[in-house]
Amino acid sequence: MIAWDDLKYFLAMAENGSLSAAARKLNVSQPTLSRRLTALEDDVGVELFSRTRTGLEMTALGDQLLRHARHMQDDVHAIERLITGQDTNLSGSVMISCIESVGAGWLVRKLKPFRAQYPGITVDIKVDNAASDLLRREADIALRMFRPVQNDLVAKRTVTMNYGYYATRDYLAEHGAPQSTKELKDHSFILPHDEILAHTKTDPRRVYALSQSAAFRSNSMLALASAVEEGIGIGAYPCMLAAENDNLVRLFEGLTVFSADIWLVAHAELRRNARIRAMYDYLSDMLHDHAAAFAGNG
Amino acid sequence: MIAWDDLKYFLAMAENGSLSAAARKLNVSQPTLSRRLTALEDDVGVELFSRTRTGLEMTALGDQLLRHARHMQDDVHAIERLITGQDTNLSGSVMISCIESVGAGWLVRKLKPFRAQYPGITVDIKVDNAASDLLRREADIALRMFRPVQNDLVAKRTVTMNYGYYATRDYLAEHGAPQSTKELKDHSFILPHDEILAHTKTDPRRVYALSQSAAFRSNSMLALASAVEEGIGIGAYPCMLAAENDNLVRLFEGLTVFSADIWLVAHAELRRNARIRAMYDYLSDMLHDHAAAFAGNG
DNA sequence: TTCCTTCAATTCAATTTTGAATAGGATACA
DNA sequence: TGTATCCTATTCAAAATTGAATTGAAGGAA
Repeated sequence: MIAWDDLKYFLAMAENGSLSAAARKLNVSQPTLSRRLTALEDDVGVELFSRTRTGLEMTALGDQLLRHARHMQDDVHAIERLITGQDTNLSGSVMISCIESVGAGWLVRKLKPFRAQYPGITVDIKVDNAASDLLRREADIALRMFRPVQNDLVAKRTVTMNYGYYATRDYLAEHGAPQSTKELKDHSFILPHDEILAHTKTDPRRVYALSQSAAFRSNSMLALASAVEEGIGIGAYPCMLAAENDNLVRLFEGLTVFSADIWLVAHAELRRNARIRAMYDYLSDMLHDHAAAFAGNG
Repeated sequence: MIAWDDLKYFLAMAENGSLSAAARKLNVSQPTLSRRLTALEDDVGVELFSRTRTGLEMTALGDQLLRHARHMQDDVHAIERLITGQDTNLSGSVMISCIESVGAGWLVRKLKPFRAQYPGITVDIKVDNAASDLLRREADIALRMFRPVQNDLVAKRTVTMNYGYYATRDYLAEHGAPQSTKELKDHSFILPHDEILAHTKTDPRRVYALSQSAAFRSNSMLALASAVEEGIGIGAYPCMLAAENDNLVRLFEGLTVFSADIWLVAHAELRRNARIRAMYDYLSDMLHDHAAAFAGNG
């Protein structure tokens, strides 16, 4: 009879490529995994991985097992969501997955009232450009620039985040302020990566045109902010971030370069979880209150 | 982090109604299950069963978990089938699930050549009127009186099993032989249970009419055979069994009371398993060779 | 009632499983 | 070529898990 735990371990080995890596992930020792793998292989009577000096290499049968092991893990995740959904306790933690522009700083500052209201709740902000999988419980709540497609998620469109053209006062003093967008080609242009632009409501041809004129790019809003602040050039930058930086001046009388809707997303099953519910409602209200800042006309 | 083994245990508890019963099924001790349940409940933070003096009673959350645990078990069964399918070894065991009329005696005798050809294979005959679930690997091969509806199964219609009217020579000498079926009402009539008749190709109205006139019934073909042999009356009985009993005389010149097709069923995935394949092929050939006996005109 | 069986929980000794340390080999890089 | 880093397998003592035996309590049958 197969030990289900061994299948859990097997899955981790398959997904991490080596006993050592899987052991680190699972918080068990590498010898344990080595032995559990041997035990599982004894049970099924076939080798599942060939051990190499660089890690593990899956066999054909292992590959077939993997499909079922993943399937089992989905059920375990569903169970975990079920349990979290039951939790009506206002202490514990809530993990928020969000893009760096929001998560790295801005959101932290805006969460101060929440912290005061719910001192028992640990807030865990996971800044990720690759969206965490809420179904796998990689996060409880997500702020996304796109509508999630998965079922079992509740999603609400909140604010519209506009990007404007910004430069520092020093830069404009030195290089002169462009009077129209036509003059932009005479300046260094600072732009987020295409992967970020792709989630904005921008004509792809416009994205291409903008990309062509970029002098500095990053997927990190912090890096872009630094670039603008260091006077490297004129940047396309989220208005709500620029609003909190006195050094930045908006150009062209509030012209919007591009914009993206911010979606607030959570598990349907987690609605009944008090912590997550509290955070969800707080974020919803808070974002609504800052709609003007996001739009860039605050 | 949830231990997957605990979910396996949880499932067994749910399906067996008590720690003790589940422990017997799983070949572990009852204290172990008691502790594993406590550990799982600690993990999820909620009570899954209320312990009563008569066993376990599921809580609402336990009921929801159960769905996922069953789902996981399906995957484990799929894995087990995968592994068994890989097995090209001509030693080991094959379990055949079949109705009592075939399994209790007749099939055993017909398997002698198979035993001689494959001495390494243990044959395991599981006589069950409630059909074993092949997908759950309760058996490897099944002989059924109906076409299986599940996917992932291969099914082949083999022989047609006819039932005739039979009585012992002694009975006929004492009570006289009826000359037509109209005279049957003057005799005690021996009949299988409706659950067996329901799988035959008989007009339901005819089943009802037959049932009305029954004097002795059983779901056990052995019991029916005894009833006929003891001279209790005239019985509706499978021809291929009667053919091997010299005491029984067929009435009405081979009139068929009712008939049923015999289906040979196995897992699609088990086709590549040498043992199961060998047994499947043997049964198919053997049944074909005995078609006349099943039809009652051998 | 009394007896019998069944249940879950507890105790404690025996077993099993675990991880830290280590060995030994392969690879990448300087 | 040497060094550092990665891997898996092995050893052995410590820790965790297990089962046999037992307790106590409840239901069913006589």
